[in-house]
Amino acid sequence: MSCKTGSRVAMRPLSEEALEMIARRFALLGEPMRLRLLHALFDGEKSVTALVEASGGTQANVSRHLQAMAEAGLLGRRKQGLQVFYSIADPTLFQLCELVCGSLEEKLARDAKAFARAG
Amino acid sequence: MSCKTGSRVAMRPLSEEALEMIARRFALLGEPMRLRLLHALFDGEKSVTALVEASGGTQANVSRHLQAMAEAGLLGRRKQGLQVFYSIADPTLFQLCELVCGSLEEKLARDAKAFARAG
DNA sequence: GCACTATATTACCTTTTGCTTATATAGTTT
DNA sequence: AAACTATATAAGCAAAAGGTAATATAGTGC
Repeated sequence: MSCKTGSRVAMRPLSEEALEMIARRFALLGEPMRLRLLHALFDGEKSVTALVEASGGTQANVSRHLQAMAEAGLLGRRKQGLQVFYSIADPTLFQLCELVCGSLEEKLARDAKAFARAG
Repeated sequence: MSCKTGSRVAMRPLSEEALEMIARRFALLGEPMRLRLLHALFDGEKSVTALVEASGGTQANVSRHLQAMAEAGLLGRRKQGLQVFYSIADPTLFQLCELVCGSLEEKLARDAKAFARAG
């Protein structure tokens, strides 16, 4: 079960359940609209209405995505009067996005270089 | 375009294209079978046949998944005679899996604790 | 060239998923 | 209670994605 504690994920036999949990988490990050919402939340909690405006999505769709991420523990939910405020609940989200973003940048730079060489 | 260089992804206006690239990368990690293949590759490059055995998938399916990940730059491909060897090409994959795995562990621990308190 | 092996590709089916429209719920204000 | 606002939920649809079976390609050895 344990795969943190400084040791390599590589070495551990991952159970089918663990694999599905990990996959589900990655899959949640695998849609542009949800990334847009997360990105909008990176500078602090926001109401659903604010997120609808920030993302350009419909109210129903945004609400659904927010709920899905909240259920997975990615987002926190705070109800205040009529409004519901969502916020980043899992700090690893920042690191995950940094990692992927950085990796993509490097790849793009490499590709551009290769293109220049080839041309 | 730049979102690495030590600075927060949070602050940058991400273009629609960038968002889709990031989403695509996460989505690739969002399927158990692909995670199984990656996990099998964590201890070094393997032939397609070896990966078919390790993952329990069919040859056609495994081949497709491997190609998808290779095209995205996650995997490297080396052809040697009849065999094709795939390997981890993006070292951030290790860190990504560590991060998610660790985060899930913490969440599970918290949930278990809350359950104990509730019961 | 022919048989054989390893990998890739195609066609097809099924399930999943994201989106939209319409409606319901919950909370506020008067 | 009635009108209003913010959010959630439901039903239905269209597109995407994963899986399988069958076939094609490419490399090897006889």
